[in-house]
Amino acid sequence: MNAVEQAQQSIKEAIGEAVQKAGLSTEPVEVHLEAPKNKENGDYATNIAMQLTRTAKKPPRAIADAILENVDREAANIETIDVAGPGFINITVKKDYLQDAIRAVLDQQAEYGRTDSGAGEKVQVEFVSANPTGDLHLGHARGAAVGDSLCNVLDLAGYDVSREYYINDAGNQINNLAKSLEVRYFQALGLDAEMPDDGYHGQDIIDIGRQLAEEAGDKYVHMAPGERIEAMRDYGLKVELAKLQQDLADFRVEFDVWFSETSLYQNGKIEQALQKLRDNGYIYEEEGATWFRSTDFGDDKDRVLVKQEGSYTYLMPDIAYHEDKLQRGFDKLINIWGADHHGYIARMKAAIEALGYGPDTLEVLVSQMVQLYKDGEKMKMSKRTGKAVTMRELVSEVGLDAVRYFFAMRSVDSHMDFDLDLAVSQSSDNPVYYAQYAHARICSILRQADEQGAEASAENLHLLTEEKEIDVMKKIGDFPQVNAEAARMRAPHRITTYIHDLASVFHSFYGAHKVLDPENPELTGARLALAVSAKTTIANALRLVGVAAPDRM
RNA sequence: GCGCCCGUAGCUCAAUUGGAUAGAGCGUCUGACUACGGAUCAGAAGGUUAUGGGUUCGACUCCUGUCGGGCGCGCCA
Repeated sequence: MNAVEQAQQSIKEAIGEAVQKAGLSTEPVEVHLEAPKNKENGDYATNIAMQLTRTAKKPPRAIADAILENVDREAANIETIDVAGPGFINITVKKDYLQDAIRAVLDQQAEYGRTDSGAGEKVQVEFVSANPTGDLHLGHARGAAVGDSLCNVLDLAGYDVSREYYINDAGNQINNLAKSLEVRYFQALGLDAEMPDDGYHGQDIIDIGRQLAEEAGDKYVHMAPGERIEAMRDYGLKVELAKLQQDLADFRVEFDVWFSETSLYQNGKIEQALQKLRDNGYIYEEEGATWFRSTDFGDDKDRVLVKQEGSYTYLMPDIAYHEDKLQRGFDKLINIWGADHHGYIARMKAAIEALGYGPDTLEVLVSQMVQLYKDGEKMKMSKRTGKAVTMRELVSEVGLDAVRYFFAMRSVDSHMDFDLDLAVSQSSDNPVYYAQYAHARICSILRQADEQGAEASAENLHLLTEEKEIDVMKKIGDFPQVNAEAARMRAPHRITTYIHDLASVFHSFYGAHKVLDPENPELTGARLALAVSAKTTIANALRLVGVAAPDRM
């Protein structure tokens, strides 16, 4: 438990005991503390008096007064406590405990912020999982940024996280890739060939076709069509996959597992999953097809798993995939899907239940649409026509840090407009630089401190009593809980809000007080300790959202 | 037609999941000591939270009607 949590815990206990002593409740009460938005309302507030109106049968303000009379201020380190508004109890605490928060940062360094609130729960997060049939585009970039940030947040909050990418390397879209590549390959050799209607028209396939022609010459032209399409498939998949992995690595996203859909066909997992559903009684045959009775779990309609002609629908291997995940021992599965797949959630959750797992085992976060504007016009994101802006292009135009931060700032379920011109032209005004600048600024102070022979020291932290100093200390002390809450809510965007707040209180402190003062080495040492703690915390928070913390800008 | 998501400052987005005077960035306006980095700081203006009703001590948040926008509704993936 960190310094801030301890301070809060002792307040909760003191108030809880006061409730008992005042005879307001016979049973132990859960005291909920919140940080008021308005500073004038103290460090903490609780609405316990309003909540007890029913059981205590007294007006909230009378209850609050009774609590105040019985609370042990000493034990809870309380400076002032009073009643406000309809019955809020506002509390100001003595600030000594904040020194422990600073010591914690100096001590834990890159690990500062870690909590065990996740209690080691095994969580698997599957995200991006784009078909290996073309370049990653804008929507994938958002999914990648949010997914990776969420994983970092979960990890720091004490969850046992695994990042996974599901490779759709079986099925129609791969056949289309093979056919499209075959055409491009022929064309690269100067031969006549026409793209199928449902082919992939993107530039990337043209490039791969040319590449193959250069590598292999006309080797495949004289091959039997069946064999040739197999070769196209293997080659296309290999190249597309390598490209995906490179793009994501360049985006600072690393997956623990790349899971092949084809493997499910090869090792009998699909048959096993189907059999399990059958055994559990959710399978029936009709019109020559095999159906899953997903309506038993709230889906709109039942779903076909095996088509009349004998092949599987997309859902079937996906069910087998999720069964495989759960067999691997994960307590919780989190999928991040694009908004265009939201209609798929009900049937997938139904499948999880039909397989015998709890309804909350699978959480699906829907990453809403990103609308791209350029030259004041909407741009359509169509993979088929190959007109979509790719993730790679976006990064090269806007910059990696800005793109990661920009996507991390928005909550997943908000539809967002991405104005490309604005992002590029105003890149120096991007909020990401505000935080990076704070970090670089602190680094600069430390370089100068070094020249002057001044050192950060935790010896005299009690000298930090200015309001702006307290603000910075409080904000730094909040980090572990902010992260734990972001993890619990699956809301990594809260980290960027926090980053901004922390940078803001530091900039404000910097503007009001001088860190380096040769006349006063004790205070300088303490302020340097504060600056170092702020720097470490900013760096840790930026790392969560995949953004660099530069020493110079 | 049905389902899901959304509607908050001029623009892009937040709001501790039902709490006090709804907050940030951009943009606009006014200031900042030849001092540790002005990519900063101090301050101002800007709101009937799309809209009507309901639930209660209290609603941006929950229920419901309406309007507007996005996405989905295959034995495609």
